[in-house]
Amino acid sequence: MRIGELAEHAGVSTRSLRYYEAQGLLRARRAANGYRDYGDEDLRIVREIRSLLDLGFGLEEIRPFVECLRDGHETGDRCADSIAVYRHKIAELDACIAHLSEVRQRVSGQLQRAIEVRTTDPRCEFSPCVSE
Amino acid sequence: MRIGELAEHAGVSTRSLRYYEAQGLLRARRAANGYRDYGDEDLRIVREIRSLLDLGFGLEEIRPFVECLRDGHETGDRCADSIAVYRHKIAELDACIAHLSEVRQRVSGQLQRAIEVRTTDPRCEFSPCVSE
DNA sequence: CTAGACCTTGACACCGGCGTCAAGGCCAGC
DNA sequence: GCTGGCCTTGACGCCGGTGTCAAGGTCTAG
Repeated sequence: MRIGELAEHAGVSTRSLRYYEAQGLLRARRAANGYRDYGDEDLRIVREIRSLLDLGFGLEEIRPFVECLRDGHETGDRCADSIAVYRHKIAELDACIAHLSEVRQRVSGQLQRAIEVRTTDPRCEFSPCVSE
Repeated sequence: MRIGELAEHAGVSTRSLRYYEAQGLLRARRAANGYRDYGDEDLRIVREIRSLLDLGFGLEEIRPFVECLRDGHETGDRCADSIAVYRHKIAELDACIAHLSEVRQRVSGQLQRAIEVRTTDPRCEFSPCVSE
């Protein structure tokens, strides 16, 4: 399978595939003419990469999953390192969500206060202050 | 007030101040020798910029707040444009939080499934599968 | 006069996953 | 042999706020 075919099967650009290779996540045999040559396992690897990227993982975090697949496991998350990445990501997500929630509270409070001030501001008595 | 003093009072780097100016958020009179010269109003503007940046606003979003302050209002959020930015940001935060929550659910599900598979995988009968 | 603390503009680096263009090699069909 | 579609490597751009370095001007205290 050449790079264009793999790209089409996996639904990614050839640029991305070369990038994954540059990052050490993908390896390719070379045909006699220098073209990259991929097998079915590589398609599974790329699919694993894509689904994790879509979930918000970075390529560095995805590395253990790829190694796990390459070790012959049926899925990339069957190895301890991958599990650890899952746990780490969940903690990260929790922290991020908590942070955003607090920010949301703060902004919401600012908004309330700003609206109240505007409705009582004498300079607003002849202009529409609330509706917008 | 020169740029170093303003930076110290506001707790930011001079680099940042020059950047805010390049983005059109800060304006400076120039002394005879070419040095930037700031007033107290500029300090308030920089403080506004910082607190909004810390909340996760981008400089473009902060622009209305600065203009509001420059229009002579007591706070940067007393103008309709600023209020609109608040609302927009809250919606953005809600969307982001919702997205992250869903991702968290998905990752959490993957983790559960992966752990279950590992505990029943025959290859694990001689190795510690769960504890890590 | 000079050291040194301030100021000036300009420009590169970072991060991460690509898009995109350039210049060139390989190969199948006409 | 030529066209066109695939492939190769290399390199720049993006985004956003800032660190950092360079090369030079300004001013003050000793």
